[in-house]
Amino acid sequence: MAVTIVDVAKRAGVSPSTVSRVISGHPRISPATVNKVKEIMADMGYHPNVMAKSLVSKTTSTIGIVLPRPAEELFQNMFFPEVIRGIVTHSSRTSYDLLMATGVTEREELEAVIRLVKGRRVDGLLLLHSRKRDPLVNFLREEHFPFVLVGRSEEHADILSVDNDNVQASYDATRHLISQGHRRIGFVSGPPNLVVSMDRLAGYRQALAEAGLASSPEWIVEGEFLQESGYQAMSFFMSLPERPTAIVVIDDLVGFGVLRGLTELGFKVPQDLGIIGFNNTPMAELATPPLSSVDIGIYQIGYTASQMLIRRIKGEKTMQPRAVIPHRLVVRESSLPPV
Amino acid sequence: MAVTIVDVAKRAGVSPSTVSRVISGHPRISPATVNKVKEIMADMGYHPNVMAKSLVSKTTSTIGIVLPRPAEELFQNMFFPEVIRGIVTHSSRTSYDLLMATGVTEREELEAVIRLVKGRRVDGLLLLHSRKRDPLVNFLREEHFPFVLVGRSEEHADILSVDNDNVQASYDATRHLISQGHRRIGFVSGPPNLVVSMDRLAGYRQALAEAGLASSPEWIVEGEFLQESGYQAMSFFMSLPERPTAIVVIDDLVGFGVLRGLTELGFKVPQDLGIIGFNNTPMAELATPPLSSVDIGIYQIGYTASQMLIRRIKGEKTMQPRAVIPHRLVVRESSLPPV
DNA sequence: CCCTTGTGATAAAACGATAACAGACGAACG
DNA sequence: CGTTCGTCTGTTATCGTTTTATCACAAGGG
Repeated sequence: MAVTIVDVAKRAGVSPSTVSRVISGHPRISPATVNKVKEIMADMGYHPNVMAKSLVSKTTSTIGIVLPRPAEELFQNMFFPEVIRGIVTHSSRTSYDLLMATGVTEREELEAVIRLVKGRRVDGLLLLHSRKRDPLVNFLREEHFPFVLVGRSEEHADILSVDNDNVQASYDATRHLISQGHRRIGFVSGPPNLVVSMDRLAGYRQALAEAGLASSPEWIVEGEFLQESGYQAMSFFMSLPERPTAIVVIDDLVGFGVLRGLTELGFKVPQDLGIIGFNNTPMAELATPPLSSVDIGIYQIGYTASQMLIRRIKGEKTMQPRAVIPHRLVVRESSLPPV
Repeated sequence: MAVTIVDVAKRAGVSPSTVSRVISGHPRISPATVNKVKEIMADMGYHPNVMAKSLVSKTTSTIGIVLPRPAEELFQNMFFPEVIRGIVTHSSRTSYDLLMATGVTEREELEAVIRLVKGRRVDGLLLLHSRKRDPLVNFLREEHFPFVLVGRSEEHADILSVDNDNVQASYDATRHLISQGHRRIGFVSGPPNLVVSMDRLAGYRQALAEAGLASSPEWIVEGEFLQESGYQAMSFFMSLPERPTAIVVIDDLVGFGVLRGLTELGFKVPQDLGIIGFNNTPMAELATPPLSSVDIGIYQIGYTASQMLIRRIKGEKTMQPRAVIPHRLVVRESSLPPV
């Protein structure tokens, strides 16, 4: 049906290998033949079969991204669209396609990855989240398969990864609240098995310790990266006999849940509770009151991750394994002084 | 390097075709052989090479999505993440992978699609936007390549597409404003070459005409699907000698731009200007004041589009070419009566 | 004039699977 | 007991490329 390299060769009166050489710009081939073949290719509307090409070249010009498990919840949070935006911008500039893989259960997720890797479906993989002791990471390491981690690996220092300095970022956010006069500061964390939760919690603790402030275990709550979790955390905090006057929230989306809850209950922000979130979502600016947030350069993270991966695929050796994207405090009304 | 079907065959003492048959669950093969082969496959960690398989089967178990051109701006709007969420949920359930293609210029976009189609890289394509007289659509039609359009085609009625009834949706939104007592109603549209802009504008006009209300050309403004466009539209409206008392805005994101601008200028919503948007973004609820919006079921659109495409790929013939996802008015504070 | 060198092109062997065709073998049937 | 049939499995061709080895031929050197 479709026109193949053989058809072109026949019509041009040359062998298929000659056509192949024309395509790949082989040096030793006469200008006359090059022109003739190119003309005929254009005329016949020839396009190489990608599968056949990959089969022999063992290369796909495709990178895969592994979405954290429940892709369904996932996109509620602007983090993923934004990081993908960075990835797709870079990868399309370098003519790589992007294949998205996901599985509902953890088992399915691993299987999908194995399919991609062992089936030679992609040249490299981007992992969009870092968990503690991630089986995916170990698998890819053992296979010596090119991959880049968004976030960081606790276990292995040599893994390619791009991340913020989340400890420092959270430290900065907490310091900011302290500088606004707060003394009782809470923390709404994410799933404890994520490295980012751990890091941001550490930064929060470090800032408090350094300022000689107490940190009651009651003031630290774990949840998901969803509005609902923020709502619940807020309910809990506000029911405490001695409640925090400000909180650091691991993610803007969670912060919006807090905000919504507080409004429903008639509390005022920042008077009754100061808040600062992470990610500086576009929404943060529009919320009531506008939400302070740590901008972590998500787009940049995605762009850099793609860059590192493609460099790695092309065999570049001299590369820092860890890229750190700078963060930036964006102070808005939600964290102004309580008085 | 990697273990192939031949290796498995050798070790099992059978021919490669037998192994292939075991994999594909061929009926006439003895249980004894099946077990032995399966065991050895597991033992050797065999996974079929996807490229080789596609090459001979002419099938990839992959669907492509074509992002509208500047993917960079694109993800600012929650529409795309949300529609992709629907797509990925369905496609991963049916074991199809998702390949994202995009190009910076219109030319590149078309080239990318040709590469995917002619290179037999994907089994089908999802077009995420409908433009008037889209060259992509014509190309795919001529190639008889399976594809589904998100939106609708002006020209061809037989094209598979999933859409809202945007005329009706916009009509409903406008009627709603009229029912709140508004008599001077404006419209902020999107790029005029998009079918969705056209349809929503038509619905707006229809509602006004039916209510015997005037619609000054000054009250209709075109822009992009970006906050910035809303901001500009707002500036223009508020500078008019006779300005609208309410507006229908083609997209929530644009609506937020309007909202932000009004706040900056000290105007009150809905007292000074009533607003209703489209898409019912999560943000709409959090804005100040909460933004009324037409919920068009974006997730459902994506899910259905994937469903239709995969059915089409599998050769299903009895299918309605046009799926229409119902919409729903979500009234919030931004469109309450002006008095 | 023979031998080396260099250039432009071809033939043939992969790559890793699937599928059409064919064969072996035991059972069933006349 | 020979023929036919059904069940299981092996042979072989094929998918559309790239790549390695090879070859023909002309030019240059001794």
